[in-house]
Amino acid sequence: MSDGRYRGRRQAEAERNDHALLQAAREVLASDGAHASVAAIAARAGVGIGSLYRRYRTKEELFQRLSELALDQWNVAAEAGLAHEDPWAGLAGFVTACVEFGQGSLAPIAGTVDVTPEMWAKSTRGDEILAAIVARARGAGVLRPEITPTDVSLLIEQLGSSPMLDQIRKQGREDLVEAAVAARRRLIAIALDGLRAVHSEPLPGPPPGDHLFTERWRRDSPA
Amino acid sequence: MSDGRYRGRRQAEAERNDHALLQAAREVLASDGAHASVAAIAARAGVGIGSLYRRYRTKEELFQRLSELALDQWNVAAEAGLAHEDPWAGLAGFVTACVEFGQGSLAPIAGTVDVTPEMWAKSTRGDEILAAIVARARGAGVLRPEITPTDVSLLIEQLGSSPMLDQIRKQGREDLVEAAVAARRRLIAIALDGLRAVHSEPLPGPPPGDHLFTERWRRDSPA
DNA sequence: CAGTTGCGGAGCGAATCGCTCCGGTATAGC
DNA sequence: GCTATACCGGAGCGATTCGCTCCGCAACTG
Repeated sequence: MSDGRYRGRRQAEAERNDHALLQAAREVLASDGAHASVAAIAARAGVGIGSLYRRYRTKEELFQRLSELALDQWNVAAEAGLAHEDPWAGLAGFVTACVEFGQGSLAPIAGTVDVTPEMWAKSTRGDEILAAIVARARGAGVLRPEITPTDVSLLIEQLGSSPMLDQIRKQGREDLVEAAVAARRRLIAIALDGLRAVHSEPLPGPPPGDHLFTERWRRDSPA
Repeated sequence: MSDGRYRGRRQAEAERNDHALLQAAREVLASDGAHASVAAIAARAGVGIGSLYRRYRTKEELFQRLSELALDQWNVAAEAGLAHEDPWAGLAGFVTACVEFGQGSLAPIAGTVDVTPEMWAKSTRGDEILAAIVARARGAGVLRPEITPTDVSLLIEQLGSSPMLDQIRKQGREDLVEAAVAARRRLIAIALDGLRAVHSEPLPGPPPGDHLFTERWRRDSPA
């Protein structure tokens, strides 16, 4: 986290604040949607607005940084999933990780942040790894054959945004958060079981086209 | 839909507008969240702001009416599910119906509308029917035994809010809506398969307590 | 044509927005 | 302990958006 930006007398505090800001932004975005205000983010992080604007020149810059970090997390989880010796555990672990570290909280700002070539490359790389994970699980016969990588992406997105969790946080019921996370873990497990190759009835309709997922997150190639 | 409120010379137009307003409110709430503005709702419905305020005295009154209608839809779907001769098809049909008619779009305003005693009664009735549906499916051996009615409620809520669909609508890509609905249907089918009694591994953790669902939708009994 | 009823939207005061700017505070070196 | 400095918090700016009111107009009936 120490990227050398802070070299002053209160470096530790600055970096702690930066970290708090990013996490607060995720939470506020999840509960307030795209209209999340910088004041709300700063307040949730427990820092002043001034500190936010010292680190990020605009609100959009903060959101862009958030997107970039999310892409990194996605890719790290994907690499780990592919590296796992058990094909099914690798896929399940990847899905669970993506859902739980709040990937879905960025849905409200998808399509509003400028996509840098670097982000584009990371995104493409992530897609490739996911495709490999899915292909491996299918090849091992543990994944229902009609499941596509896009199905998995959409499933992660769907599970990632948790209206339950958002609402609990908005009401300030921190005492319920743990139970809500546990409850969602059950839903994740249910959905993952639905992906397994033990079912007889085919899924309805043809697989969704890639554009469903792609076109919304990346408006245009920055090429 | 003719409830006698309009007896004037342009009754038909008024009732058509009312219907359009309710549907528009659902869509705008889904994409803008709790901050959805009356102007946006009126614009989406294709009517003037004045018409909205002639029908509903305040924004909250509109949202309350929306909640009441949602409860009715929920209960109708539940009755139908319980009446179905096949226990599994009844449960699956209920879940699918609730997800697809946009139950989830109300998540952003949950906990902000005043709960009338009438709504409270309807809500309780709906819970009872759902419990009966779940009990019947479990008794028939077609539902994994550890699934509770609260699991089903949370699953409906989770699937009902579709970040994918919301984003597509926000971007005005009406051409993608149909594909998105079809893609979500696949996710519903996957989740439903995960509920079936054909699995070996138990779900993680204990079942979620009822309060997880109940306490957020109904702040306090209006007793 | 006269009478009635619902329609659309300009515009009100209040609230909130993103963002700037600066006085204050904590810390490292002496 | 003192000074210099790097970072902090939040009052407040102009602009925007909010929920809502009000009224001139259009559409329909008899």
